[in-house]
This record gives sequence, C-alpha cells and structure tokens, in this order.
Amino acid sequence: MDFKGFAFNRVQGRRPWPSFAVPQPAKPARMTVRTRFAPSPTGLLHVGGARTALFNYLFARHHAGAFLLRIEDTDRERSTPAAVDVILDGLDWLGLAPDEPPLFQSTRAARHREVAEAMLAAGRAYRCYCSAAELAEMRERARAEGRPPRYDGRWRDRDPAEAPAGVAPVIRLRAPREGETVVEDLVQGEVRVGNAELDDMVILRSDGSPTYLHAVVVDDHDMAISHVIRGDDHLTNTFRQAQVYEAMGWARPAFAHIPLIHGADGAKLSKRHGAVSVLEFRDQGFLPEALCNYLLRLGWGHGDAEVLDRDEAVRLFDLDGVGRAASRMDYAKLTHLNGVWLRQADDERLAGEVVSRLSGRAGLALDAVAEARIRQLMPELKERAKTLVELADSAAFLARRLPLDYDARAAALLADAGPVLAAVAACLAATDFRAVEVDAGLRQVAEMLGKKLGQVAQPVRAALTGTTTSPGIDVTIAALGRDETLARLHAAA
RNA sequence: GUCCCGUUCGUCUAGAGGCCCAGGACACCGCCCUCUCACGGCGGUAACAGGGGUUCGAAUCCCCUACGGGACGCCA
Repeated sequence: MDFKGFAFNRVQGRRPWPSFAVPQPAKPARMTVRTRFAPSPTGLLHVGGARTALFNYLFARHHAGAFLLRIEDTDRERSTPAAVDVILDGLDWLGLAPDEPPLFQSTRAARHREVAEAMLAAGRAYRCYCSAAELAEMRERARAEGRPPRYDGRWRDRDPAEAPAGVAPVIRLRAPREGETVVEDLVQGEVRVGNAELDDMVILRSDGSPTYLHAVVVDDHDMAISHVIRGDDHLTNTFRQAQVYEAMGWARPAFAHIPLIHGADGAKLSKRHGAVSVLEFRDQGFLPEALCNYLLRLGWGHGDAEVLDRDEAVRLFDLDGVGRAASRMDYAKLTHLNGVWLRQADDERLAGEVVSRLSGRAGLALDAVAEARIRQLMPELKERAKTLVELADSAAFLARRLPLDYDARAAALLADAGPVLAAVAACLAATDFRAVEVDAGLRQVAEMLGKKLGQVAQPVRAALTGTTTSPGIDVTIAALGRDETLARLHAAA
C-alpha cells in the first residue's frame, strides 16, 4: 500500500485529526472495511454530499472499519484551499472526521499516469490522436443518426505510425466490445449493461493528466477501499470503472449507489431550494446531531426508529436499509427534529451558543449577569425553541436594558396595566424571588384584584420581556432577579 | 435520442405472498393540559402510479404503459 501521496501540508496546524497514526495492522487488508468520501472542492459541502459522507462513516463504524477522505482536486481551476476548508469544516462540524489524513488526488498524478502506461504496455489501452473537432463531429453525426454519441474506436487498432505529427495523444481504455458488464450493487441490486453501449473512455488526457474515472479507480485501489458508497449519479460510471479494474486485474470493491436528494419540488437540489450547504444549516441554528439524524432517515429506515443518536446509528446502520428512490428535502421535519435535539442538548452548551449569537447585537448587555440569567432560564427556553436562532431570540430579553421596546401586542397589554403592575411589584418586593414564591405572589394578586391569573401574568410578561411569549412567568421573574424585575415593572407602569 | 435506475399518505418511511380495508414520523385539522408560547396527551384527514398476468390469496412475484430521476466530455 502506498500512502506517500498523502498531502499533510495543507491540513497541518489547522485542526487536530483524531488519529494521525495510520493503523495498518497485520490483518488481511481485504477483510477490513474501508470506506471513503470523495468530494471535489467546488465551494460548498451540500447536504447530499454530507449524507454520502455520513453513510460511509456509519457503515465503516458499524463494521469496525475505517472512514477515509479523498479530496478530488484534479480540476485545478475550481479547486482552492478555501473550498477544501469548507469541506473539512463541514465534516468536522458534523462529527464525521476521517480516520486518516485526507488524500489529495492532485498529488497522485504520477501514479495515475503510471497505471495508464501499464495498461498501454499490456495492450489494455491505446493512444488516440483524434482532435477535439473530430470528436465533436463524431458525436454530432451519431446524434443526427439517432445513435448514442460514442467514440467510434478509430484508433483502437490503427498503426501508431500513422499518427499525425505534432498531435499529443490521449490514452484510451481498450474496452471489451462484446458481452456485458455486470455490477452487483449493494443497494441497487444487479445492474448490467451491454458492452456495446460503452465506448473506449479516455483515461489519460493529452497533457498527461488522468481523467476522473481513471483516477478514482486507481486511488480506491491504492487506498484499499473495500466499499464504494456514493451518489447514484455515479451508477452508470461504474461500468466503465469496472472495466479498468478488469484491465488491471484488480479486485473490485463492493459498490453501493445511494439515491440522490432532491428539493421539495422533486428537482435536483440547488440553491433556489433554500439552504443546501451544511455550513448554511449551521448558521441557521441547526444542531449537527439533528442534521445527521435527519439525513440518516432520508433514504434509510429501520422500523419506526426516528430519533437516533450517533451510537444507535452506528449500531443499526447497514446498506440493506437504504432505499432506492430519490428523496426530497423536508425542512419542516428537519426543524422538528432539531427541536427534539435542542431539548436534549446540554444547557451549558446552548447558553454558549446563545451568548455568541447574541453578542454584537445592538442594545444588549452581555455581561456576566446576563449570561447567568440565560444559563438559569435555559432549561425553560430550550423547551420552546426549534433552532438556535429562535433560542437566541427568545433569550434576548434577558440581556436587554431599559428602556425596553415593546412589540404591538405587548404595548396593547400595557395600555391600562398600571394598577396591576404596581400591585405585582408591591407584592413581589416582599418575596425572595424564587419561582415558587413568585407564583404564589402572583396568584395572590390575581385573587385580590378579582382577576384570573392570566390577566395578571400577561401584562407582567409584556412589561418584563417586551413581548407576549416567554417561559412561565414565575421562572422568568426568578431568572431576571429582584432589581431588574422591579425596574422593568416600574418602567412599564 | 440511447442506456441505467426508480414509483406506498403532501413529505420521510415501515412493509421482503396471507399478521395490511396498509403501521410510524413530520406537516395539517380538532380536543385536552395551561399565565403566554412551546412541550406533552388523545383523536382525525390522507397512500400501495395505471393496466394486465401468476396465485386459493399480491403493496409484496412477472410483463406492459405512464411519470420521475440519472448517465452518456481530454468536468468531477
């Protein structure tokens, strides 16, 4: 196995990879499950890619194997370090860090060329001197005649001596013309195609660089990948890749093509469908465990299981639970799931998220006092929010300073609430501001005034928060504390 | 155009010949709980794409049609 191609330089110093030590025990390599996620750095990690990564990760973990990352950056035009960081950050956030340092495909060009040359030497590939114009014309004619646009193999058996001068050739795979290529796909089942449908694909470009289809095979082989789990847009590519394995006499990995994710309208997922990038979901206040949970259930099911943490997912996940049809993003369900995970999340962690999301907002005093209030009320706040954005909004009143802004409904409630607020203030002043005492006090005031509890609580809520919704008024008052509560009551009275 | 894949409530799915006049979850609609908002509880509307077979019996097996998606580059 050759891992010399690993590029450490780009990732060094930016994050601690879980284990830099590459575990290569004496175990038979083929028996070990090794999966990989192989995105091309094009600027964003979208949810489809994230789910592919998740499935690869879960499958590897389930089988006590390794999960690897390969950055397919052979397209130097589009690949930038920033785009690589987006992928790394996204995976990191989702908790899908690979077990070995990422392999950058661009560092492996020499090896790809070497394999292509070997195929050439073995007669399993040949040089083709067709010009771009020639190929275009070939496709054009085929299309006009209603045939599939294929390379016709004109240099397949031609004497290289006839090569036109000054033309740099590409290397093409000498693919079988008869029979058929069969792929046993772990998700799609047995898929077969007649070899006559396939043409001799280019494996090495005229500039000596490898094509994607070729590089992937060489890298998967060299990385000892046992299971290739990828989007089903690659299904038909698999036939050609299978032929490369064939030509090199390499054992094929197992393939599993998982269906794609579509937007709510059933069309291919794109920006116009709303959030598609995982970092975007992070900014919109989704928790990584919620996104993972949602993505897991998209295209995979296990009985009625809906809410699954990482451990359960690892325990239950396997390819036989993966469906075959494309699924649509459902933001409502994701949001619901996020609420479920939010309620289960650690208060301290959520308080930290809220503080960082609130800091920088105008009119807020995020001092130690405010943070303490947020922490204290967090168990109640998180019960009511579906996203971190909502959570932060709902906590903002704890950090506001007088004078408060009242929204329309709150203002209406406060219009003639003076006497009620005064009575509440007077009553509370005598308590110790613990929730139970506050509750008892408010009930007393209500009874005294001949009002229902709600008729007292709502104006108070409006006076304290500037809005008409908040956690229970008793715990809200307790979190705000004596001085702030009384000050806000007086200000609104 | 050619090839490949797919099709269960609006959405995600359970279902691998009788347990299904199809179950769960989200969304939606009622009711309950209740100081607001949530949470929670209870109940409801809602699907096997269509047509042929096979079988005592089909959502489950076969064929056809329709629709949807994907792939056909010296992109990845």
